[in-house]
Amino acid sequence: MRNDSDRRVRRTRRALHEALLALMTEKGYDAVTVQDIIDRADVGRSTFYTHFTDKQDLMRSGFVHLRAILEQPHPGSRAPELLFRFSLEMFRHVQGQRQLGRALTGSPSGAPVLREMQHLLADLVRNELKALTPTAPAPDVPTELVVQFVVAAFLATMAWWAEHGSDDDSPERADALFHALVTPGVRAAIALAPNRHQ
Amino acid sequence: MRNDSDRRVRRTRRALHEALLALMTEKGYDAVTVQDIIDRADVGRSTFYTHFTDKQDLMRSGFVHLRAILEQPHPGSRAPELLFRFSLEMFRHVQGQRQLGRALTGSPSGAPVLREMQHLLADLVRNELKALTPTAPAPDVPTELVVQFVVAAFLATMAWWAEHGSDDDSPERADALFHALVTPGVRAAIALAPNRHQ
Amino acid sequence: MRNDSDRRVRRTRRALHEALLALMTEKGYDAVTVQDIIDRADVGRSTFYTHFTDKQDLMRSGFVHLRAILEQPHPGSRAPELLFRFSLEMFRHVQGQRQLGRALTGSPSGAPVLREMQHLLADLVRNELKALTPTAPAPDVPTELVVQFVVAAFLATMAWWAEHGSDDDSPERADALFHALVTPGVRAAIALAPNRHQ
Amino acid sequence: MRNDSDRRVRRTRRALHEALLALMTEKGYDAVTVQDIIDRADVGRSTFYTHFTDKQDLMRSGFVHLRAILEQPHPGSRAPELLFRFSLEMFRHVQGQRQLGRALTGSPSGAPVLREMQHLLADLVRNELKALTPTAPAPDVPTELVVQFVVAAFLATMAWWAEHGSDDDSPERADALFHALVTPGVRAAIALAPNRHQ
DNA sequence: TCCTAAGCGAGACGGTACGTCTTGTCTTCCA
DNA sequence: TGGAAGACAAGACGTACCGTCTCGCTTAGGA
Repeated sequence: MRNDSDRRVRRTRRALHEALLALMTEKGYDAVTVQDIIDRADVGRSTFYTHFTDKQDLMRSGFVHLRAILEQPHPGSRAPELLFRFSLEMFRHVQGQRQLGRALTGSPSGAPVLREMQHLLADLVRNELKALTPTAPAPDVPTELVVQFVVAAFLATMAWWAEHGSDDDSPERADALFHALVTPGVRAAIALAPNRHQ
Repeated sequence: MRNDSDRRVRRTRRALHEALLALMTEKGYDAVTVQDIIDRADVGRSTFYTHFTDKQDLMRSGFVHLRAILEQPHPGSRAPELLFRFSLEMFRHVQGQRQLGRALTGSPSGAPVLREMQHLLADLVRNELKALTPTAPAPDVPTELVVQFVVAAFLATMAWWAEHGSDDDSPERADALFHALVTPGVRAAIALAPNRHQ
Repeated sequence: MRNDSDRRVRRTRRALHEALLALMTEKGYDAVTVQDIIDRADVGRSTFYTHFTDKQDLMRSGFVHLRAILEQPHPGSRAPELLFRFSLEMFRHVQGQRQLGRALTGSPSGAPVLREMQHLLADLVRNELKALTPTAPAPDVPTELVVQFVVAAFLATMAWWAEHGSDDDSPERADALFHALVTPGVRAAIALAPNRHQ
Repeated sequence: MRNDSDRRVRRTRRALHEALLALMTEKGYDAVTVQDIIDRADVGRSTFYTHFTDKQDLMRSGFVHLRAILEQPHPGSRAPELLFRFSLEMFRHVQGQRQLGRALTGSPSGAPVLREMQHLLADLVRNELKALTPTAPAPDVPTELVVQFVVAAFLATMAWWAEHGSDDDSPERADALFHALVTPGVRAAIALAPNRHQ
């Protein structure tokens, strides 16, 4: 029964996640109703509420995979000359989903989703900065502000890329642009010498 | 009749704006219902819909004043050594409204409002950048991306200020932090020599 | 000034009456809104409410003419051999207004208008019956019931005529049908000998 | 599930019907709002609109029972000496509901309800008359007119009974009055010999 | 093989907010 | 000074979703 349950449950949850993704791409997050989702997933209303308390709950739970991917430490990530390496991975992840990206950033409707991503990324950046300056005295620029600045800059770049970037723009270029904009300010703020390799 | 109508109409619209502001501060934008607004403003339901199509319409129309203030050209704003001077004015404007700021940035509920502000600021920044580099060839970093980067950084700073800043943090300090983070990246992107005065 | 005022007032009231009549013909009584009426009559909203308390009030006041016409005693109306002579006049009055008749009787929407007509006719019939049997003891069939019966039968005939009657059906024929149906019952009820002339 | 659904649904619909009846008795049909009904029936707004499109729809659906009762053929109803036997049953049905009757007939507000009853009864009378004169040539008095006449006379009698009748007036007496008024005219119209038993 | 408990679909239900509509009142302008 | 214009409060309408709930059907593990 356990196995059975697990299998069925997994199937159902997966169907719901996929339905939400597809619908978000079509109409944006806000416009999707629970009824839409369960119709698309061919699932009963009560089943939905058995697994998730909310549309938001369903959406959030879709980020665990992404979080898992991003949170495993990258080799060499501690090297101060390579800040914020999560970004390249993110751009690659997003590349195949331009349409979804546009749906999310093109209207305020996607805000709850972006919010979630913001939290996820803020955790990442915060850890990275703490690792960089473990013993440093409180810098002139509060760390938390730097964190929010980096995340906001990243999301802005991603939104711009989804919206305006041409199809042949590589994730690598988006990543380079993001770093070009963000790194000087961060280095200045946390008083790191500029790295000649970057 | 003109005068009469105008006066009454102005009174009504103003009451609605104030009601929305107060309610947004209390519960956040999304949680405010049209019924809440008209109860608070002591106005009939149909009256609301005579003046505005929507809660969103009401909210948007509240930005015209702010836009008017920010759009009048600042003396010396063309001097390249002083980029993005709108920010100080904004921080001062926001200073008395920390609570509202927190309500807007503290939950995804404020997204539509921030979105509006983003549009407003993007216009400002875009014009400023165009004025700076009128004849320059297309830079390595697309101008629109720079615009979005600056606006995102500003909003992040504002959010951080509303949330974490202590009350004795002056608008001037917030402004200095914003410029410290954002200017180096922008200068690098548009290939301006760093200005020794800043 | 008196005359002037009077003239304007008369003009306004008349315009309102005509507007109501036209609109009733087009959409039926209920579907007509006060806004419709004042738009059609080209009159301000407050003007309407200056003259009439209500749409119903306006409608009712349109019956005074009809009442005046019907209430003047017909020569020979006291002759028992000619009951309910109002009907012929009514059918003639209605003849040119088949369309209006259909609008009124074709849907429940016309009820308030028919109601008004019912009251008017009931007064007429009641008087006639009282004149017929001034000193008679209470008959087996209560007089008020006979009154309502006659009026209902008349309105039913009128509705049928408006709806089904062909255009060449004369008011005289409608009148004859009405009397054929109604007279025998009434005579039986009030114990009058059938009259050989009818 | 069928049973379950059916049971709940039946309960809900029944509660709505009863609420409407009670409220109509109290305030008349028109004055009753949907909100009144659902408050009284302790039912959600959407539930109401799941089952009925309208207040009118709810009202109409309340007639199916009555129609069912009246439409089952009465033994001997084909005997020409006993016309319009539906009436006695109707008067009996109405007897316990004087108050409701008064609410319906006392103001134009009840018109939609009476209209519905009129349609129902017209069907009944039409069938009866057709059965009586299946092969007869078109009579002098159009059948449809006779139908409307009979129904109008019945409703007038019912209204009079509800309004003026004393409580000890039996349904039988009302029925006798109705037949006394209506039968002579109908017999004359369709050229039936008067029946000595009636 | 049957039993039983969980997962599930179906969808009724109470509730809340929406944007629309009409009413009757009120206030001011203008001729 | 009275009619015109029309803003306004009030509140009902029918629609759209929400999150809760009750009910039987299905299905596979353990008896």
